[in-house]
Amino acid sequence: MENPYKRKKEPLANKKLILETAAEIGASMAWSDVTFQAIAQKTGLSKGGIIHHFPSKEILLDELFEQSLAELSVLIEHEKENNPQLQPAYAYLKIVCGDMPEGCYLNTMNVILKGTVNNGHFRDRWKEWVQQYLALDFDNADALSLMALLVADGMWFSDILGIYPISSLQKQKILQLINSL
Amino acid sequence: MENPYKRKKEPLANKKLILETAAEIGASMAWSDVTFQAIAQKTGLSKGGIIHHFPSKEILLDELFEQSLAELSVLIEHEKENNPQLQPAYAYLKIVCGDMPEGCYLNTMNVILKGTVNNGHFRDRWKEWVQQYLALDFDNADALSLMALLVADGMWFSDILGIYPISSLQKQKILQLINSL
DNA sequence: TAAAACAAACCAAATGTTCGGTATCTTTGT
DNA sequence: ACAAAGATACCGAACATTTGGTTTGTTTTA
Repeated sequence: MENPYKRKKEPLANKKLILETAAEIGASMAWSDVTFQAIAQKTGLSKGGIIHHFPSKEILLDELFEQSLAELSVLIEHEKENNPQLQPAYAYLKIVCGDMPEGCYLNTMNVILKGTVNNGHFRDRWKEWVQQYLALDFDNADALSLMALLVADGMWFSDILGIYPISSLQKQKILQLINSL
Repeated sequence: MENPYKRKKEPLANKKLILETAAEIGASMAWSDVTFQAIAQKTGLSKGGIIHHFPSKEILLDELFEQSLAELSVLIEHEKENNPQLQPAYAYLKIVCGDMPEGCYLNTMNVILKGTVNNGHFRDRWKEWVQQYLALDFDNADALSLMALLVADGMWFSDILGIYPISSLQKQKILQLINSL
C-alpha cells in the first residue's frame, strides 16, 4: 500500500543507477535489449522517471558511450603517468593485459564494443578516441606498434565475448614477448 | 500497373538474394535493423515471400550465420591445403592479412562479428568453430601462437569497423614479423 | 491438378515518446 | 523562522509506430 510517489528523490544516484543498469543489460544481452522497459524493471524506477533523466534513447546511449570512453581515458592517462616514456599503443596493451581487479574494464569495453559494432556514430567516436589517445601515424608506423594495437584489440574482444580462455599468466607472457622485440 | 503475382518465380535466386541482403543490412546498420520489412524493401519482395523461405527470423539469422561460418571454413581449408604444415592460427592470420580481391571475406566476417556480439547462441557457435578449425590447447599454447590469433582478430575487427587504416603493405610486414619469430 | 512461390491484409506484442498528474526539494519573500 | 512559490523528480497511462508472425488469396510451375 506504499505510495511510489513518496519515494525519496535521489536524482544523482538514480541517474548513475540507470547508466549502470543499461551497461549491464547491454553486456549480458543484445544491444537492442537495452530498452526503457528493461531498465525500468531492473532499477525499480518507472519508464517515465528514466525518461525524465534521459529524454530520448539516443541521449541515454550517447551518455553511456561517452562515459565509457572517459573511463578508458582515465586508465590510459594513469598508465602514461606511471610510465611517461611508454608509447600509447603499449599503454593500451598493458591495460588490456593487466588484471583489472574489479574487472571494471570489462564493463567499459563491453559498452564500447556493442556501441561501435551497432552504431556508425559510435564507430566514428571510437575512431576519434583512438586517434587522440593512441595517436599513431599509421602510414609510417612500424609493424611492431601496429601489432601491439592489434593484439590489444584481439585481447579485449576475446575477453569480453569469452572466445579464448587466455589466462592472466599467458597474457603476461604475450606482453613480455612483445616488449622483448 | 504490372501484377506482382505474375512475376516469374525464382526460389533459389530469391533465397540467395534474401541472405545477401540481410548481410548487407547487418553490415551497414545495426544487427537489430535486419528486419523482414527492411529485407522486403531492399529486395523488392514481400514480407510474406521472405517468410515463405525463412519461416522465422531465428531461422533466417541462423542460416545466415552458418553460411558465413561455412565460407570462412572454405578459406581456412584452402589455406591448409596449399600449406599443409602451417599451424591453424597462422593460416587464420594469413587469410585476414591476405588481399581478398573482391573483399568477400569482409561480408563474411561482418556477419560473424554482428552475430557473436549480439547473440549468445552465435557466440557459442563461433567458439565451437574456433575450437574445430583453429584447434589450440590454450592451457599449454605458446605465447606466439596465441599472439597470432589475437593479431588476426584485431585485424579483421579493425578492418570491418574501419578503425585503423592499415594498408595491405603493412599487413604483409606484420605477417612477416610474426613469421620471423 | 497439386504443390510450391509468392503477395497482401491482418494481428498481438513491444518499442520510443508524450503527457498529465503527484510528490519532494529548493528558493525566496517576509 | 516560516510559509508560499516554483522547480525538480518521478509515476502511470495513453500514443503511434514497428516488430515478428499468421492467414488468406493469387499465380506459376512441376
